[in-house]
Amino acid sequence: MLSAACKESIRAMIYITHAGGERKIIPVKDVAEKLDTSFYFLAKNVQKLVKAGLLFSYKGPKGGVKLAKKPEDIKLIDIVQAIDGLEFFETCLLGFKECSDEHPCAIHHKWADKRRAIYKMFSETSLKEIVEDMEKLCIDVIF
Amino acid sequence: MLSAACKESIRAMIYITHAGGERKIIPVKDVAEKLDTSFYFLAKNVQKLVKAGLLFSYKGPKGGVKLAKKPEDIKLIDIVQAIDGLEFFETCLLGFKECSDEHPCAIHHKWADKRRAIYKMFSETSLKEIVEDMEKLCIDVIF
DNA sequence: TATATTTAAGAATAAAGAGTCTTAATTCTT
DNA sequence: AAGAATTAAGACTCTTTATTCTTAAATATA
Ligand code: FES
Ligand code: FES
Repeated sequence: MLSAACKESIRAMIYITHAGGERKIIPVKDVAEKLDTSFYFLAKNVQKLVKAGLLFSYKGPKGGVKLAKKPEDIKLIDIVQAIDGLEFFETCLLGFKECSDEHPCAIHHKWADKRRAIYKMFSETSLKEIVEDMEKLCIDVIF
Repeated sequence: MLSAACKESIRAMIYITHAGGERKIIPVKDVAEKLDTSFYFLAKNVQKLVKAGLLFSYKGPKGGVKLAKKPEDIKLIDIVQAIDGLEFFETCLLGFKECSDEHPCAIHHKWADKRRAIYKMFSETSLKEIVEDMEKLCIDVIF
C-alpha cells in the first residue's frame, strides 16, 4: 500500500519531530544513521518533503532539516501525499477506470468504507500525537 | 495495495463466476476479450489460480477454466493470497521488521484495526455475493 | 491418425521502483 | 578568501514487476 520510500519518510519525520521538532536543525545524515538506512535514498525523499512544505532545509555546516509546521499540524496524509500521492484513495480496487458512487465496481461499496476509514485515520493522526503515544507507551522511536 | 495482476485476477474470477460458474468451461481467451486485457498476462495469472485450487483447467478444443468450488466458497482473500500473498496483512505499515501487538511501531495500534477490517471484508466476501450484488444493482460485470 | 485448439511453462523484453553515486550550490568557520 | 560541511539535482545501476512471446503438452474432432 505505501511504497518503501513513503514508509521510510514517515519514520524519518517521526524521528525529526522527536529529535528536533520545529526548533532544532537535524542533519539528514544523522537521520539516516538513526534509521539505519541509506543516506542517499533518504536524502532524495527528504527533498520531496521539503518541496511539499513539510520541512525547511539549510545547507552548509550545521545545516540539515527541521519541521516547517507545528507537529500537530503535520498529518500522516501530508507525508503520504508528498511521497506516493493519493491515487490509492482515488482509484478502483479492481483497476477500473472510474471509481465513484455513481460508477461503482463490484466491490466499490464495501471498499469505499474501508478506504475512507484509512483516509480519516491518516488525516487525523499528527506527528505530535504519534510521538506522544510512543513516549507514553515507552516505544523506541527508532525501533 | 493490490498488484495489477491481482486486480485483474479478481475481475477475471468475477466474470468466470458470472459466465460459467462451477459448471460451464470458459476459455481464457474469452475472459481476456471480455475484460479487454492481454491474453498473455491473464493466462499467466490464471495458472496461479489453478495451482491454488480455485479453478479447474482443461486443455484442448472446448478447453478453458471453471470454478473449482462453489461461488459462495471462494472468497476475495483466496484470490489475493494466490496472486499477491498475504504480506500486506502481516507486515508493518512503516517497514519495521516485526509487526505485532508485542512489538508495535508508532502507529501499529491504529493501523492494525483498519487492516483487520479489510482482512475481514476480504474473508467474508464471496464471489457469489459479488455477482448477486452486481445483478441486484444492475452493474455490468465487465464495466 | 492428423489437425486444430487450448492450457502449461518458462524465456525474453519493457517499464517502474529502489537504491547509489557524482557534481553543483550554498553556507558556516577559520 | 579558503576550506569544509551539507543539501539540491540529476544521472546511473540494480531489482522487481509487468507484459509479451515461444514452445511443449494435452485433448477434442474429423
Ligand atoms: S469502483 Fe472499484 S473500488 Fe470504486
Ligand atoms: S508494527 Fe508497524 S504496523 Fe504493526
